Amino acid sequence: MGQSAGEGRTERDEDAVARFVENFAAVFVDAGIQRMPARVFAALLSSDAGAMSSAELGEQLQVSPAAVSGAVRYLSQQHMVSREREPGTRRERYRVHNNQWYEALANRDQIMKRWEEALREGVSSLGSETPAGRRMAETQAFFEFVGQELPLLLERWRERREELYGDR
Amino acid sequence: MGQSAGEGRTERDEDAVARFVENFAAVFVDAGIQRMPARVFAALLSSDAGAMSSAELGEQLQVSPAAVSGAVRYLSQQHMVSREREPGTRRERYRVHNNQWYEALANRDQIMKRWEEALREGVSSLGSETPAGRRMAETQAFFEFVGQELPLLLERWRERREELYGDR
DNA sequence: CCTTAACTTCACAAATTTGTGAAACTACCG
DNA sequence: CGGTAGTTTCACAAATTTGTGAAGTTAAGG
Repeated sequence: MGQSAGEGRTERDEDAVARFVENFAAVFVDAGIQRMPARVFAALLSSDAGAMSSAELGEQLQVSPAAVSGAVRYLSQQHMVSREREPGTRRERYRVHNNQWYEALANRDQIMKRWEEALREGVSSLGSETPAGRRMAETQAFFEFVGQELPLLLERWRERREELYGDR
Repeated sequence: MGQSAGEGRTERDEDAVARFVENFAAVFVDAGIQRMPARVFAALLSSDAGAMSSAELGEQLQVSPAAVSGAVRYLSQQHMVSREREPGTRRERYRVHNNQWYEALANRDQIMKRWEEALREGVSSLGSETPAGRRMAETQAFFEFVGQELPLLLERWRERREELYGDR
């Protein structure tokens, strides 16, 4: 399947990329992320520069500046993109950090904390001597365990990554 | 804070438990799970038996049998609860498996596969020699890595759990 | 300072999701 | 076999979520 009809002004198969963006966004959506942030993120991830301006995003995804604004706000709260000013202009660029976005994805410190807190409250509501309380305490222990292990796992990944790709 | 007003026919502080159920469900909802499955799951988790009938769930959560049915279908597809027939009756019970639901949560084989597939397609759409393609290939490698490591991590948890709680 | 490019906020219309009641199944029990 | 307890399916109304246009805000450049 070659380049789609058109002016052929780029080397990228823009149609294929656009299809990928929607596809990848759908996976995010199934993972519980809203559609627009998912699309914006997928677009950034598949851009060669790893960064795009608000206008470029709106253009490529065919959405309003308002939608881009909202999506970007969400993504930067999640530490999945960072925003940077193009020096000497009012234009902002949104960037996906090459080797850190998926760590953010896996890390999710906040989320972990909320689970642990909810479980702790559960144990105390149920009473730690009841069957339900014991089950919940065990679940809590599991979350603590994962919370300890995840950073180690990420550390191992960094080493592996170093081997595979060098420092770049 | 003691038992709420009422007949005091149980030892559980039902109000506190109810509050916990809604709270815990909210954490699930934020993690991208629909409200009703989340509530049903939280109710099961906080029941002493670790299992409830459809009627009990409907009663406790104040929802229709239809809602319970839908929630339970979803949860069992996700392997988070299993259904069992009470022998000699048409009544079904839904059970949360003490030490396996969170493994199901962490496992997520299906999900992993979808991410990997989407990323693979991304690399081929973008071309593995482009900057975007390389970034995506690296992400793919990360997911593969996690896919390998997660089962090992769970294995370690099982050992740890054994130490802490015995085989039960 | 004033103009204006760029981003953000807000109220609202459209689209989607959710839970319900009622009807349709299913399979025990007599 | 028929009655019925229990579950599932389905069409729909209500609630929620989503993206938009337009107005509001911010700060660069004259």
